[in-house]
Amino acid sequence: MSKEILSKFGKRVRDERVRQGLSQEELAARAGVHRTYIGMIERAEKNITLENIEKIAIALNIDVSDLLKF
Amino acid sequence: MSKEILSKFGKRVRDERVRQGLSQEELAARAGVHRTYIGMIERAEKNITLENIEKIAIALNIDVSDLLKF
DNA sequence: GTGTGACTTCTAGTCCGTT
DNA sequence: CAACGGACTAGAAGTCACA
Repeated sequence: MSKEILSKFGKRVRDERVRQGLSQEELAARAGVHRTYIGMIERAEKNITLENIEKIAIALNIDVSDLLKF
Repeated sequence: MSKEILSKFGKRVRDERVRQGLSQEELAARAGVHRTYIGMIERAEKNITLENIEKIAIALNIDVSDLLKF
């Protein structure tokens, strides 16, 4: 199984987060997920669920659809 | 937590599947998942993960990003 | 051809730390 | 501030029999 999409998503999240000057902790707090989880997503270590994709998208102020454009 | 996004996603999948004249079984076979699983997704009973979103998107011949536009 | 309930297995996701 | 680890719990993945 190719985890290509998880890597792309992780990079996208990291890029956006950094661009907005947020720490992983801050983004986690905004999204309502655990601190370490954001790191795992950015490193493509977890297969994120749709609800959490939405949480992160909202926390980053981006459309879910846009967050999945790579 | 609102599962709104799961419902929207489910409807989107069903609409596309029907539009292409596919049965749940056919789509499941194409996507490489179980028959009943497609039904559960369409009924928003599962919080689908990104890898499976991609599988279904590919099976429907649609960009992941487009599949999440509602 | 699809919906449901009842499963079992596996991993998403949390929480505690340390480097 | 981020990576990483271990241990843990919630819930997704995946299958089946039957309506």
